[in-house]
Amino acid sequence: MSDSPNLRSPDSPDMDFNDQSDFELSEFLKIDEWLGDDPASMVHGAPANYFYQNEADDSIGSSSNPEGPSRHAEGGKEKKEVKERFAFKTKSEVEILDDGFKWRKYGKKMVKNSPNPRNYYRCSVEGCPVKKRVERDRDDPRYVITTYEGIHNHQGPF
DNA sequence: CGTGTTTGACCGGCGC
DNA sequence: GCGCCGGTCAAACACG
Repeated sequence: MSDSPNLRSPDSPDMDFNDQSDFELSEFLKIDEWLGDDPASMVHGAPANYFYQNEADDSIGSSSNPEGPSRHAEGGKEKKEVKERFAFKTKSEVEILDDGFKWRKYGKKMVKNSPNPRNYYRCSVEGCPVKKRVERDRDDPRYVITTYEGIHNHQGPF
């Protein structure tokens, strides 16, 4: 599988993968190990040590109001949102991997780095800020990169 | 009838 | 200031 020490493409035209996806590629490889024949069970018993916790700055000293032109007033209440990013690399032909939760596709976009489109999914459960991003690997189209963002507001799909 | 899916347009941020 | 990229929402449609 791995032919070169460089996981990236051997020849980067102008942009590699230096976009916001600054995940540890090594993580992908590890994940690729523990799955393999049972992607469903892995999500059911996903090890917590694989979760990336990014704590956002809760400093509310900014006088600038990021509020748009005409958006409902929040009442001056700042809500800090923790953005956990969890990336998976799965070898699958279908990008719709059922992880036990219900997802609703809310957008599809084509990125310049990939000849394949990127799919945006969101948790069907209201109040669940969890978002899922599914994209095919540009080096190996037979691989699918699933990125989870946020944490579930409810106990689970059950 | 409800839900989910689809596509396009729009917006915000960043870079130059 | 404008252009580019990525991300999100909205309306309409299709399907169960």
